[in-house]
Order: sequence, then C-alpha cells, then structure tokens
Amino acid sequence: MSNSDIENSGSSHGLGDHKPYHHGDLRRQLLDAAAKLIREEGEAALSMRKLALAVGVSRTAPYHHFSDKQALLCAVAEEGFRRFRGIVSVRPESGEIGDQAAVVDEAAIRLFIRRYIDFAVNNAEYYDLMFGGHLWKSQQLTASLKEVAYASFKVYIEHIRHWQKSTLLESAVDPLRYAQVTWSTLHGMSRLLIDGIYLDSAAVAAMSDTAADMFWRQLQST
Amino acid sequence: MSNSDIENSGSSHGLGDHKPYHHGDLRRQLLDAAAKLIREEGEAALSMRKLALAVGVSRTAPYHHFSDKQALLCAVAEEGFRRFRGIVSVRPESGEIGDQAAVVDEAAIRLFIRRYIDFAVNNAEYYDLMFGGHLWKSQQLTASLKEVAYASFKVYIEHIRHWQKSTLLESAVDPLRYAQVTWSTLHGMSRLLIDGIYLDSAAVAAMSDTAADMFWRQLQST
DNA sequence: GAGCAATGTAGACAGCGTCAAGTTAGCTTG
DNA sequence: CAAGCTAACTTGACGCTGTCTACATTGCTC
Repeated sequence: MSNSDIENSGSSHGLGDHKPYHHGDLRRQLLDAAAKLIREEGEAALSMRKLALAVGVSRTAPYHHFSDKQALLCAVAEEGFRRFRGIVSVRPESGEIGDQAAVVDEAAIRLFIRRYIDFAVNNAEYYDLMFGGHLWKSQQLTASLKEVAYASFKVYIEHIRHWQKSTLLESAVDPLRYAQVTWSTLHGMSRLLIDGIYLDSAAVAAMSDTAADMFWRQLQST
Repeated sequence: MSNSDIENSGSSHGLGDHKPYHHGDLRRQLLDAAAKLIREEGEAALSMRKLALAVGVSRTAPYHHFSDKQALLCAVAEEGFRRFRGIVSVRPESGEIGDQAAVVDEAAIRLFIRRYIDFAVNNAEYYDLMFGGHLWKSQQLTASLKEVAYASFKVYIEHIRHWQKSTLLESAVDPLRYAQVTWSTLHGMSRLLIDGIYLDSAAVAAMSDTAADMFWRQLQST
C-alpha cells in the first residue's frame, strides 16, 4: 500500500544499525518528536497517542520500539545525557587534558557554572527527565540509562577532583562531599529557574558568579 | 444555632468560615487524605476519584470545595508552607538562644541546614508541591498560595540577612544573591535526595556540614 | 412552612496507557 | 522463485483519568 517512497537513503544494510524499515526511521523520529513536544507543551502534555500522531503512525506503533512510555522517556533522557556530556567533561574541547597547563582559577569555575546552568535552562525538556524525580523515583530506569547517567556523575566528580588538584594550595575538603554540595547548588539553581520559581532570569549571571565565588573560596580552605 | 455541638465548633455564622455540613468536614479531610495518598503512593498516583473514594464521597463531591485538581494541590501546598514556616523563621523557638545576642555561628547554620533538609525529606509530599515545577510552571497558582509562598521566600531572605548582621565582621556579599545561592544549594540537595538520585541517606549529615562550612566561609568574606 | 444556597450524587464525554488480535512487508532459506 | 518467518504497523477494546451537566438532598433563613 502506501508507497511513500521518499524512502530515506534506503540501503541501511549496516550491521549493528537496526533501523526500522516500514516507516523509515521511526525510533529516531519518536525521540525527536517527544523532545520537541515536551519542550513546547511540557512533559505532562506528552502522550503516546499525540506523539504517534505527530510522526504519522498509529497509536500503538511506538510500542514496537519502546516497551513503555517510561522506556521512551528513558531513551529521551539518555539522549540528554549524551548532549550533556560535553558540559561536565574536564576538557570539553581541545584534545588533551594538558596536565600541567590546566590551572583552575575562579574564572574557570565561573565559566563552568554558566555552562551548566545554560544547558539546564536551554534544554529543560532533557534536564527534567535526566535529573527529575519522574524517572528516578520510579525505580524502573532502563539499564542503558543507568549506565550513561552514572558515567556522568562520575565524570562530574572527576571534574571536581581536577579543580582541587590544580589549585595551588591543596584543598582540605573531602572531594566527594564537595562534589555533592556543588552539584546540589547547580542543580538547585537549575531547578528553581526551570520550574519558574526564580523568575528573574536577568539575575542568572549574578547568581552564577556568587556561586562561583563561594565554590572558589571553599576550594581554598586549608 | 446548630446544637450539634459535638465538633464543628458550631456558630459558623461568620463570613470567611465555610465548612461543609453534609459530610462534616470534607474540605479538611480531602486535604489530609490527599497528602496521605501522595506520601504513600506518589504524586502521580493521586487521582480525584481515588481521593473521593478514600474519604467516602462520590467522585464529583470534591469539586464543590476545589474548582480543580490543581486548586486542591495548591491547597495542599499551602498547608505545606504553613508547616514549613517554623523552619525558616529566624527565631523558631523562643528562648533557646539568647535573645538579642543571637550570634550566628557555624553551628547555627549547620542546625538550620539540617532542619531544612529534614523537613524536605520527611515531608516530601508537601515539598514536592511547594517547590516543584508541577504547580509553578502551570502559572495557575491560587492567589492565596502565591501569598503564603512569597511570604516564605521573604522570610528566608530575612533569615539570611540576619546571619550577615549578626556576624561580627560585616559581610561583603550581596544578601539577595547570597540568599538565592544558599537556597539553591538547600533546594538542590533536597531534590536530589527526594528524587532518589542521592541514595546514600547516611551521608546527609556530612553533606549538610560541608554546605554549612561553605556558607559560613562565604559569609565571612570581607 | 417556603425558599434558597450549599452540598452531595449519577451520567456522560473525551483523552489516556496499553494489551490482544489481525495485517503488511521485507529478509531468509529451501 | 516461492514459502515462510518475523519485525513493523493497524484497529479494537478495556479500565482509568479529569471534569462538565443535570439532578437530589439538606439545613439555615425568612
């Protein structure tokens, strides 16, 4: 029947690559459409049926690619972590860690904070899922999501440890605790902004810098 | 007047006081049952129908006391703020601390943080509604909820200002920014704990103390 | 006692997640 | 090349949801 033969590049004859063929690339399109819907109308407004309609398939077609609505959301979150990775990695761009050159000063911390908040606010549809209670409280995380999430946490801790190491005077703070508290601050600020409790988005920069000041000072405790 | 003086405190001839009589005290019972249901089964599991069933009325009876599900949740959140008030008020319980002395030291900050986190974790069903995106993002807050919420924010800022004033060396930090950042930290930690992202609840005390250390140090910046 | 407003009920509707059963289409294998 | 297998997709149905409408009850006020 429907020979909507625009047929993307067919010949997806690859190996691990498991694309659907009927629709073309349904799984990918579902993930993108889901993110778009959440962004535009909020997470609560996302329904499997609307989603299916949006990409032009029947209500239950998505269930051949995701066992659950939950599983779909997990996959969206995973995509989010993939985009997030660059933010928390110690040296996001420029190839190497450059062992000796990497001096961390307050400016570097400021930059990091701004990038974190910027990601959270501008990718709220992902951030909500990645670090929101909806998925985590359910205890039904996809194995692959858990994997990528824990990897992110670990990278963050490494990042913080890097701060301490590259500070001239060795810090006395427990790195794990310091990482937890700083992350709490960043996460809390992100949540308050995303959730619309902090409305004055013009103050974001000032708040970020105040946080940087606090982080930096704490880092230098002897 | 009504001689069914058993309960009810009768004489509800006043104006603002609108108790139901048919059921007895439906509004109150709905609020309590809602909090209980959310606590036991999660916010997502709360439905108006289950709620009505739980208190023994028909599905639509609650709509005579709350225009919406949203309005009911707002009312629950309001109750939460009422319980919360004691936590952030500068002088929670009179007498304990010297009256006008009121010197704020690191121990006081530690205590405050612990109380905040303790409230959030042990009253998650309220905390979620009070500071969660579900209500705030909707832009449909009850007027009375807005009122009590903003009052709480204001009290928090006052509290922080008090910290600064009672520190021996006057702090150089902008009180508003400092309040925003410290609240971000507390809120972030609460969220991470409530949402099950920080699982090790044994570490709460250590994290709280690390935060206190950081707040305290920042307070003393000259 | 009459009337009225507050409070309760039952019925109905559209929308939700998702299970079960049927249909289509591309790949594999004889 | 035909047969068959299976992944991808569709339609139908069920029980749940929030909430609108219309109706019944109740107790207070005149």
